Amino acid sequence: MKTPYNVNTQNNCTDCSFRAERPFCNMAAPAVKTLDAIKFTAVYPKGSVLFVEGEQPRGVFIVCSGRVKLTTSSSEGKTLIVKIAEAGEVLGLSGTILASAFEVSAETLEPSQINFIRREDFIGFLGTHPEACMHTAQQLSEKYHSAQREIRSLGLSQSTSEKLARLFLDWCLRSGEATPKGTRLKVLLTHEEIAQMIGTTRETITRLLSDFKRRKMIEIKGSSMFVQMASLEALVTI
Amino acid sequence: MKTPYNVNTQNNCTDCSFRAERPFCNMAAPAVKTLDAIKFTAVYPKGSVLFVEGEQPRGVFIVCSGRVKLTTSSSEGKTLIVKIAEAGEVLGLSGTILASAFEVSAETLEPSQINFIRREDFIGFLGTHPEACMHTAQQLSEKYHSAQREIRSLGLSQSTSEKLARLFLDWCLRSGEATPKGTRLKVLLTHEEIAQMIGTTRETITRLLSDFKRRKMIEIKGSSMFVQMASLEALVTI
DNA sequence: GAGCGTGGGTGACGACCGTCACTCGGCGCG
DNA sequence: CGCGCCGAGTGACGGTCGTCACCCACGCTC
Repeated sequence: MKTPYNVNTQNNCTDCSFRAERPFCNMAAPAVKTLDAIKFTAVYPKGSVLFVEGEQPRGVFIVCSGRVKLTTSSSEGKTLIVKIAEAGEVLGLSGTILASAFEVSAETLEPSQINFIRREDFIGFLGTHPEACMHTAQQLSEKYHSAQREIRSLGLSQSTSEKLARLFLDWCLRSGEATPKGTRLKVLLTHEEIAQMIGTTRETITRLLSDFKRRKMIEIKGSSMFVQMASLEALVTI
Repeated sequence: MKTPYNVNTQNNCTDCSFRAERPFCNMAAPAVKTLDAIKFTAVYPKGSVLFVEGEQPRGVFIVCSGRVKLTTSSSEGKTLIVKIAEAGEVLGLSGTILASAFEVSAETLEPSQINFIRREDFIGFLGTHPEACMHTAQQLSEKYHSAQREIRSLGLSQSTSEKLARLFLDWCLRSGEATPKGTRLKVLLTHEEIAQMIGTTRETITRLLSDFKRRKMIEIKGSSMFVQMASLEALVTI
């Protein structure tokens, strides 16, 4: 079924064709039925802000399709992209559970279907469905893991090129496609955004990319990037 | 009751005098009874290693008393202290839940009582006691929050002095004691360890501390530090 | 086609901080 | 007592990268 912004929407979770592959949503029928009863489905265009750092959580957001950028900003206006959330992830969990302010902001990077569940409904859901509670603990564990990796990368890297190399390697593992010319990645971010992912500046990214190109560690063709993973690994000391 | 290493031990959770103030342990009687049945209590001296980064989790560790240093290291030998865990925290949760390798190492900073629960027992416990599952989700949410703060600090700080200022302010909020001479902190870490907390070197910490002293932002008397929080806040741009 | 906004490329400069090397004081131990 | 170790303080030096400034290419609207 087609809707605004050209997104295939899944109107209810029970019939959702992706459910099996979504760790959080993949629950037994009764739980899914409850989920269906308490969720609000919406489709957002690119650039929509789901919530803002510091705001009191009204509930959780389940990313059904699309990608969502999670950021945190300094008062100086400098922005750090903490994570790009993909389909299947649940956003705003920790704030909702602890009833404490969101620690990041969330903005869609492309047209996305997002299910919203109000805080009271969600807490009740966890209380009545142990399965949902377990899945929530798993989601949180994964978020914690990825936060931990981010801390490692930010705190232990010797140089900016190392951080960039680690970012690319991470992308390769997550969504790379092996080809004879190296691992292929679709890069859908601007230099500015890449810079914000590793806490540096646009200029530095531009320079590092040409450096990597010159050293034949990467090759760029349109929005595709071919990565020689072995050469990048040599830059990483962790 | 006194035991080795001069630590007061709580031999069982049911009678534990601290239970009410420990978010995780504070459960209804039946759950606590189960907890008692599956836990193993031990008292470790300072410097004991509970687990090591990369290891497959055997279970979770509940800190009953003492402090535990959580670290991650690069292959170059550089170490980052991710967090100092205090009494009441549960360690190894995310790894145990996801059955994936520990992402940090844990080492006691002082004699500590630690309860261990084997993975199978813990997972079973979560399944049979919804309350325990909720408390686990809360623990994980808190860990995620603090990881998030760490990411902000590492990624958005303009300078090392800013990171150090933010670390001290964090300590003040957590355990500071207001006095006429400023907020008093007990500093039980070496310069080396402070450096590892913010991803810098010992020399830089030494220099920054004398700088802060010169600028009358802090004063050091033995193991006490008196902090002028307002002046440090001026260094922080976040 | 002109004008404008956005993303990318590049040079010059300088501060910050990591590295190395050395010193010093305190403490425990044989 | 002398020795060695550890934590701390300090100086010199050099590389990295953030900052500022400018230019260019492309795509959009009017």
